[in-house]
Amino acid sequence: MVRQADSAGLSATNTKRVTINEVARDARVSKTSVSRYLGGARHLLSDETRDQIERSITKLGYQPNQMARGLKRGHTRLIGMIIADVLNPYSIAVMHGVEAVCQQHGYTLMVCNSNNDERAEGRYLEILQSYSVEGVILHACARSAANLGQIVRYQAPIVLVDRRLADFDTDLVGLDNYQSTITATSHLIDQGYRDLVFVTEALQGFSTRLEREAAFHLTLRRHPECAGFTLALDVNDAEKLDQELRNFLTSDGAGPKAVLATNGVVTLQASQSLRRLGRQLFEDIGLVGFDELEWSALIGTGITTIAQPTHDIGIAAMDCLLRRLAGDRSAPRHIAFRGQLLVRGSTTRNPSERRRAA
Amino acid sequence: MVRQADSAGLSATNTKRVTINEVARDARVSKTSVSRYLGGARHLLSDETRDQIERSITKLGYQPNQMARGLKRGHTRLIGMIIADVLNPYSIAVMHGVEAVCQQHGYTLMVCNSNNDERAEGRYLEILQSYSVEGVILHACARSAANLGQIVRYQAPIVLVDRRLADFDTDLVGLDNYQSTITATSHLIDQGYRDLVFVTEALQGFSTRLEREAAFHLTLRRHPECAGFTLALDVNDAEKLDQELRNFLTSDGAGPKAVLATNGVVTLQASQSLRRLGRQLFEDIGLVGFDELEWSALIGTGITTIAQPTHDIGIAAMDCLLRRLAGDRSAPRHIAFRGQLLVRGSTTRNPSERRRAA
DNA sequence: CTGTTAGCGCCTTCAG
DNA sequence: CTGAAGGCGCTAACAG
Repeated sequence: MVRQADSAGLSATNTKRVTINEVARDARVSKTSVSRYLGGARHLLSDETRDQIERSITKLGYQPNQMARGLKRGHTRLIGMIIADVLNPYSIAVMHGVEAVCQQHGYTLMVCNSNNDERAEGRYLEILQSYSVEGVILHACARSAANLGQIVRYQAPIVLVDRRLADFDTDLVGLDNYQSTITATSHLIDQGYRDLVFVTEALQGFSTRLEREAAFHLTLRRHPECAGFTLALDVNDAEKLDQELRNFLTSDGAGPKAVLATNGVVTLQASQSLRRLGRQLFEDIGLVGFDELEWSALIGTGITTIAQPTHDIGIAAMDCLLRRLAGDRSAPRHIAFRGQLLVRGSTTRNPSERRRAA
Repeated sequence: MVRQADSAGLSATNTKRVTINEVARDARVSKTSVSRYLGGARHLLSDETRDQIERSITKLGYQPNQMARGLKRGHTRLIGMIIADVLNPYSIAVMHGVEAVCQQHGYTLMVCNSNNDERAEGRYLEILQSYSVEGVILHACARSAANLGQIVRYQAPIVLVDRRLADFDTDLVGLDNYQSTITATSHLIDQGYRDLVFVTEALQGFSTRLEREAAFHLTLRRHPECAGFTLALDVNDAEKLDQELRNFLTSDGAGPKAVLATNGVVTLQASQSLRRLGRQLFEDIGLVGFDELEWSALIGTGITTIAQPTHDIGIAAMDCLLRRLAGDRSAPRHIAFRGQLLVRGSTTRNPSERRRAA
């Protein structure tokens, strides 16, 4: 049984990191040869030298110091990713895709969480730069590049995910918000819902939310038989949400009522609120939410969702980055994936159908 | 509107990173003075020099290169965290706690996802080391240090989270699995359930699963009126789970039946399976699951859970790490938090009570 | 108060 | 095929 604490105790004297010099000495060759061995120029070495170096390396447990390497070579095989909110499954799923590609290409992913704090975001951007990451995947919380300090003269290529950044046109990978929202809204209307509310977190200038909201109202305008409005909520104010939803439910309206939730977090909160209001999910109100989550099917009669290909979004983002790293200087690419409607009980008005959908 | 692609185009010639030398030249002082300015030894500088440096720095947009700094100083203010599965909300929640502390103390957190792959885990451990992280928080998927290569002579302190590692006694922060499981099992029995099944992912030697399973059977032994067994499942084999649960439900037994799910993933799968089997959640079967999740209350009549203080676990882990970084060489600490039982409809047998709990 | 000097660990010419 | 020398960007003695 080895004890970390003890071994740490030794470390001051004993465990000092072994360097290329020691390997060279142990193998009775020059640093250069060791470096060549490491750098994939082994064919330049005699068999004897190579074996000797190999032996010394494993014997001493040598590992090259990437800091020194990075300093010398100017690149680090490091990719940075800043996400606006780790607690949002969307971010995690995207990150998962990004990571897969990183691994495939020998990059290491460094993930930072800005917690929806612009200042933290800016700081992380700087930190990543100072660690010489080769590229950055950014799920931004800032809405304008102006708030991101030196981002404009950032050396490393940046790929935006999900949300765009005003005044800063880079590669962007996300959802086709117009198509997706139109699909969702039309679906509600097709199902016979007439009185719709678009529930979102405070718009705050986030491109994603704005686009979805715009598309919602656009669709409504094509359907004069329907009514609809936007409800922007404060994530931490459950009471207000309850209040608003209660009003909505008890108000006169154009007909059957439904909620369109702009992301997974909101979907969850709307569901919780409906529960608190004592509603049967989803008897007298429809619900469709952006973001497919593992529990979507299990709540009430099942929640109809717009699924984003999160994993693919991550892959595509990383793909953009790799191109830039390979020297691509062409105009920024904007990739928008289509959302996929998954119909469940929450938008099934006919009871017999509903049973089937659930 | 600035175009990243274009600015990248310039970068080859123009945007080359500005170094301390250029600042020094621009400010007409020596590197040393600039270094002192950066290193918080400003009081040693004349007002004039200080102002001059400050001006040059902002003018040139200088940012110290952490790689070089790290190389020189031997420390990097970098903490590494390896998590076994990003898709498990538990890991994310812990990471959230870790990150909060990191930020507080000026550390940057580098997160890697081993995806439950021992080899990836070992590789990441090496990579983190090669980037000279100062410490590592490890949610291990390997069960023995033997499979983790050079971990034994790792320089940086390692703090384990959730799961212990055979042959490697370090600081460990996790749940009191015995207490928690006993609480959960006793609760089921108190509620009148008599026929219990402990559902887990393949035990595979993970300390957490083993301990929970042991405590389950231990509790059962104290209650001869109850029966119980372990069901280890393959996460990807939904059919098998359905099959097993169907058998369980239709079998004769000691009385009312209930499931104890060993973590959030399993809880979800069990719920899905029950749904597929056409069961009303949770009329004729009880369920209590480890890990409180945001949707726990919303599924069926609400799922009773054992909540882990995930955020605090992260904080505590980071706390251990900070102590080690501060030079603490004492024996490894083992911190076990108590799980908290949150009772909901899934363990409420009396229909009227159930309504209230939901 | 300030500058000079010598590396941190590694890679990369440039000569053997 | 191999080694010596210089420098990446920065900090830390050591002298002024």
